[in-house]
Amino acid sequence: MAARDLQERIKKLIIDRRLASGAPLPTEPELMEYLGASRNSVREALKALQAMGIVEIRHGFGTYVGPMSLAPMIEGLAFRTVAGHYRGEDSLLQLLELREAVETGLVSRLAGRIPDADLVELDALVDRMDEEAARGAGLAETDRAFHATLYRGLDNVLLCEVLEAFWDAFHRVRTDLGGEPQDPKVTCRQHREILDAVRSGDAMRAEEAIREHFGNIRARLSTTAPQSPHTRHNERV
Amino acid sequence: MAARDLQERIKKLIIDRRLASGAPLPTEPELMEYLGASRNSVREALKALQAMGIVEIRHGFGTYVGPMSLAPMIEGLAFRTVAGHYRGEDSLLQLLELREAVETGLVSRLAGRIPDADLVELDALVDRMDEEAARGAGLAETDRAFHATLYRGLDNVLLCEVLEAFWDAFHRVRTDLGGEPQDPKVTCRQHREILDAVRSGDAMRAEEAIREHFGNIRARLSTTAPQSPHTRHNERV
DNA sequence: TAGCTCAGTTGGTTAGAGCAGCTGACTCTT
DNA sequence: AAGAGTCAGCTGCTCTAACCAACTGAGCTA
Repeated sequence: MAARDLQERIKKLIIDRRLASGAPLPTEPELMEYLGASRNSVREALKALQAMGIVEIRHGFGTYVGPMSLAPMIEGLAFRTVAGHYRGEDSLLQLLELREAVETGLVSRLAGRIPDADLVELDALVDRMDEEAARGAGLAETDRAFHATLYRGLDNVLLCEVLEAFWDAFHRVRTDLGGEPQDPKVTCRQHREILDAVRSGDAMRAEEAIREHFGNIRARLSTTAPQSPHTRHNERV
Repeated sequence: MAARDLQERIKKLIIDRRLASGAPLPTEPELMEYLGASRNSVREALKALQAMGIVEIRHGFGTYVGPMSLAPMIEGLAFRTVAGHYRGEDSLLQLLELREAVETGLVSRLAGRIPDADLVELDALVDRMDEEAARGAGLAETDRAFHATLYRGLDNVLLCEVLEAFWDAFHRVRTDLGGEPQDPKVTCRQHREILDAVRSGDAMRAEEAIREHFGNIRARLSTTAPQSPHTRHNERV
């Protein structure tokens, strides 16, 4: 009864004092007195809040208001997906489809509306992909940056963060599960097509480009991930 | 150092043993021995996992694998939005725009593809809205059900859950902040328009209907929520 | 002055005791 | 014999008290 309450009261404290991200919170002894609870209970509440990204704890330094990022959501999504995968569900495919559904919807609204500055940046990113593909390096980070920059034009920080969270969760799970990386050259060409499409302002073409891009990832996926429950997946691990 | 580790090890335990939602976890004493940590540390780890929805703790009963729902994400999003609002940001508006952006994108893909059974259900829901509006009752739950049923046709459980999570977060924050409810009759008419549009298979019309619906909510919002940072909001609280 | 050391602060971990909610078997009543 | 009440035992919850570990900053030393 008390534990849930403590979390709420600490959250209320943050709200009431209008504390911004990075602002210091009372120390554990201070919270003990303020909340009228033992150190142990206070710590459990803080741990829970930390897990939600509301609070940030630094050993020997203090407790602070967290960055309020969507990192915990990534964590949760990733775990849920991994757990589902190992139980034979096609959870990773669902996660990919989630991204595909949302991004195809957004990219069509975005076509032709991207600021010139972002277009320049996207060009540079695809060039970098080319270069990375040529020397056989991984292009995960650049891929991430491409998608992030692409949707920046939507002018909604929250939306961008959510999309990045989906990307992160997907990427983390895929690497955790040791999925095969896709062909860098194909990926590269598809990103250039997406960029060209949104630059031309052709919404349908942009949507199609995104769909093809995801189709490619999906194809790579189905070689490792089971499409139906309880499919064996020992063929090549 | 140990704490972060404990969480990971408990997660690993769930993965390795292929535990499904609702499956029982070892008791605290058992975990103490298995993890080689004190009761306190084990509990802190469990609390954190509980906050992420990975674990579910029932007093006097036991610890279980959680439902892996997106409830923690709702919690986090809601808090982030409330905190931002009180600090003068237009966080609630951003959350609404997130929903609008995603739903407009999805509804156009959905137009004309909704199973007949779902259409019947949607009809019934709008009828219920009518009835609720007539007798002056709140139609929040019905609104939620409408949106949930609408996107069910996308055939992606994860996606539906995410949309519901956004709805929940938005609704929770709006009621927490005491925002004015919108005009039931207008809301009702707009939902019927959305339904008619997707039934007719006209993607553009469906998109427009959704946009108008959200435009309505947005208008109600701007009477209470500040549109720009550090706007006073004492005029009518 | 530059660098080191050490005391004080903060969070991290452990230990042991007692409290509180739930279950199931036992007993008493009907 | 069947049902309701009781109690012992599990479970997680909270508290106290002590010590460990990371970081800061003042003071000492070279």
